[in-house]
Amino acid sequence: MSSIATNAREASAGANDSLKSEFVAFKTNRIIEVASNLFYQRGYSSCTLDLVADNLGVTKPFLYSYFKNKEAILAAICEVGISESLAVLEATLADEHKTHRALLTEVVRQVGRIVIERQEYVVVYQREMKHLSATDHNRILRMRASFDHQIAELIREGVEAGEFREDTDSFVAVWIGGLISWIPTWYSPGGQRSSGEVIDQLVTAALRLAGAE
Amino acid sequence: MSSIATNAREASAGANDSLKSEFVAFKTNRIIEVASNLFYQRGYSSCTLDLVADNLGVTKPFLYSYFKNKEAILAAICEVGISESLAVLEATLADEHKTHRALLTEVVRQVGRIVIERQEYVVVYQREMKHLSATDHNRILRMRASFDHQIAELIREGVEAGEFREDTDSFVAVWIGGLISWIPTWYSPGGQRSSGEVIDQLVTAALRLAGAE
DNA sequence: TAAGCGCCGTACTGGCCAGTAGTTTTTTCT
DNA sequence: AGAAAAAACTACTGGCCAGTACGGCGCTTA
Repeated sequence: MSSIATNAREASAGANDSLKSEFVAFKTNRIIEVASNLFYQRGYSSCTLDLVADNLGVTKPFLYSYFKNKEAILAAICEVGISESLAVLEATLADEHKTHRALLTEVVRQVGRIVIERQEYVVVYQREMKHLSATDHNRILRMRASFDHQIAELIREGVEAGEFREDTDSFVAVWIGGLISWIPTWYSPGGQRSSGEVIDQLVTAALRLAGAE
Repeated sequence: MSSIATNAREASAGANDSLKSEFVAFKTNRIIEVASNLFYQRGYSSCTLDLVADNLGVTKPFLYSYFKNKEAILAAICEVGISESLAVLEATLADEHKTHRALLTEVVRQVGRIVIERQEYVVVYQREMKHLSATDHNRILRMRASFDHQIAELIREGVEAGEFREDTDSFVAVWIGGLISWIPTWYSPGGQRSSGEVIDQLVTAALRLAGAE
C-alpha cells in the first residue's frame, strides 16, 4: 500500500514537475524570441533588458529568474540556429541509401529552410557572437566547426565516388556555408522572392560549387 | 603687378591649404583606422570614444574636431570597403577588350583583394550598418546596390555572349557578393591559407557559380 | 618679444542601464 | 479559510559614457 501511495505521489509529483518545466520552457522561449527580435533590430549592446521586458509585458527582474544575466540570453539565441542545423545535418546524413549528390542537396535544402525560418536568430548570432563569454563562445564555435567538417567530409567522399568533379577542394564546404549564412542579409519574408525560390537557387548554387552537374 | 602678387599669394595660400588639408586627411585616416580596429574587436556600441582617443594618444574632444559625432566615424568606416570596391569594379569594367569571363575573373580577384586588405572595415560595415543615420545608411546602400547591379549586368551579357551557361540566372551576382563578403568571417591574416590561395579559390568558386567553365 | 589665434586638453554633466534588495501578489497545500 | 511558498513587481544604485564649456599652451606674424 505504502508503495502504491508512494508511486502515486511520485507519479503525480512527476506530472506536476513536467508541467511546471513545460511552463518554464515556454516562458524561456518567449523571452529569447522577443529578445532576438529586439537584438536584431537594435543590436545587442544598445538594447536594454527593460525594453525586452516591456515587449513581453513583464519587468526586468522577471528575466533574471529565467536567465543568469544578459549574456545568457544572447547565448541561448546564438545556439538556436546552429544546433537545429546540426541536428538536421546529422539526421539527413544518417540515410545511407542516398547518393552523395542527393545528400548534399537535402542538407542544403533543410539547412536553408532553417536559416530562413530562424533568420533573426542567425543574424544576431553572426553579429553579436563576440559578446559571448569564452565558454559559450567555444561551445558554439565547436558546433559550427563540426558542421563544416561534416560537409567537407561529404564533399570528399562524393569526389571519391566520382559524383562531384575531381578538382573540387573539400574546402568548398566553407564556401557553401557562406552561401547559406549570406541569405539572411538580403532575403526578406515579404520581398519579391519566395522562400521556396531562394532555397532552389541556393541548392543550385551549392551543387555548382561542389561540381555536381 | 597686383595680379601677380595676388596669384602668388593665392598660390602660397593654396599650398598652405593643401598642406593643411593633407594633415587633416592624415589625422582623419588615423582616426578611422584605429576606430575600425576597436569597433571590430568590441563592437560599435560597447566601444567608447575615450578608448579610441586613448589608442591614438589623444583625448576625446580631439575626435570631435574631426567628426561631428560617433556615428560619423562609423559612417566613414563603412564607406571605405564599398567605395573602394566600386571604384575597382568600374575601372575593371572600363576595359572593353576583355571577354566577360576575363572581366568577372578580374573583378572578383580585385574586390577579393580589397576585402582581405580592408577586412576589419568590411566586418564593421556588415555588423554595425544599422547604427547609421538614415542618410548615411541610404548612401551606402545605394553603392552596394550599384555594385550588385553591375555584376548582374556582366553576368547577363556573358550569358548572352555564350560565355556562361545559358541557365545561369543573373541573380548569381548576389551569391557571388555573398562569397566575397563571407571571406572576413573565416580568413585570418596569419592563418593556414595565404591570401593568394584564398583569392584563387574565390575566383574558382565565382566562375563555377556563373557557369563559366 | 608681445599679441593674437587655433589646436588640444581638463574637467564636468546629464542621462542611461545592468543588476539587486526587499515588498507585494498569487498560487499551492492543508 | 489560512498559512506557507513561489512568482513577479517597485524602487533603487553605482558606474559608465556621449557630448560640451572653457582654459592654457605653443605657434605664427609683425
